[in-house]
Amino acid sequence: MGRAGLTVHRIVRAGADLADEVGFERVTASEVARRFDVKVASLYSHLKSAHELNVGIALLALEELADRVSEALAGRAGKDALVAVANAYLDYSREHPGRYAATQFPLDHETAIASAGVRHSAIMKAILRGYHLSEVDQVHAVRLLGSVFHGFAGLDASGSFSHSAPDSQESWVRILDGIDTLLQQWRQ
Amino acid sequence: MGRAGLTVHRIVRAGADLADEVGFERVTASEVARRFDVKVASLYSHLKSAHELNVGIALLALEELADRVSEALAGRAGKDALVAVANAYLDYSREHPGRYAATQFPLDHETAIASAGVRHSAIMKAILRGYHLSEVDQVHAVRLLGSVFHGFAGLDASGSFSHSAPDSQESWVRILDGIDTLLQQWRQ
DNA sequence: CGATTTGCCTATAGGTATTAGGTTTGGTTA
DNA sequence: TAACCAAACCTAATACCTATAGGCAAATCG
Repeated sequence: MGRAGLTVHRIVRAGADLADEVGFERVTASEVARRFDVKVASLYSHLKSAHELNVGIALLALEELADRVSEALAGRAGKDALVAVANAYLDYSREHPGRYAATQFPLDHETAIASAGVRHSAIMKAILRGYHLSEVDQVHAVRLLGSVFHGFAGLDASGSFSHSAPDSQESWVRILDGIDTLLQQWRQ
Repeated sequence: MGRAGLTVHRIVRAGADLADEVGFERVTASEVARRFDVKVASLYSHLKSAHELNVGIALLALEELADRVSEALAGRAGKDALVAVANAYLDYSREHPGRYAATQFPLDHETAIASAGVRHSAIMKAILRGYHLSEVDQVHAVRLLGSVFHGFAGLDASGSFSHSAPDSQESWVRILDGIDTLLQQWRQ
């Protein structure tokens, strides 16, 4: 019988697809192997552990998300940039719930700083360029943006918004309006 | 040999303690059984499944958190209430990371509406009483507060803030200041 | 074309979840 | 007090999942 043509990249991509289908926490090396019609042990020639599979999915998702978000940012500034980036985050979390969940997988320090997480910070700072904040206020504002994007996406995904009117999308627009005016007046 | 005196409540509490020690995702019925010096199967006389253990921990955490938060709210209004409640959330997430993680465990609709989640919404609305918002704006504002509290706690817990100055606590104060002024001016 | 590397397999060992059915224990009642 | 019964706990068995060790075969290279 022929070979399946496994590579780390293909395995991780299959894992990411699986995550979007069944949820990140239910991704299992066994199931990924099954999808390649291959025995589990074969995966371990390419991966050191199941943990490494999770890390790989997390890194892939961070990259993809950074790509999307920087494309959304390109050529925009001020509120326009804020809204475009915010929507890029939210859209990704809705289209790829498993991948998005993976972005929160805890990475050890060195892996984290080598990841696309750095690009994400840079993007946040780029948004803030339009609001003329001091250095230290930029840090606070980046943390605010991270909290709001991440927090809203998480509650949206867990369905916390789905059983009360109005539609969550309406709140999202309203919240981004609010954050925009807040950033404009950040230094009192 | 004597009996361990298992009850659903004691099992769930032990699971919650375990979650705080090793992380919610690593809570296992086997380990809980081990801590009672009892065989795993014995737990299944009290629990229908391991899933039910997770749900139990989530409900316990939601209750505890609601207790804390409503105590923090008592006798306060306006920004004072906002800050007290926000700190109650963040403090709980820091003191009980496993329990806090459990609060995000997805519950089916009927379980959710029977849970303390309802109390949490009520508390959020109570905070907003000091800001005189319209009905629909209250919903948006509740979602904003949820996103910020939840998002900040999540990023704080995952260590996203721990490797850049200044201290996350400083950002937290600054963010709550900002949310307060934003709520004051919410209706333009 | 033969040698070697690489890819995938079988076999094995240990952990968790869950169910079925048996035994002990401790309170209750005759 | 003796017998009983229900609850509490156990043994045993099945089915996955992670992980490691060692083997055969296919692709590749000299």
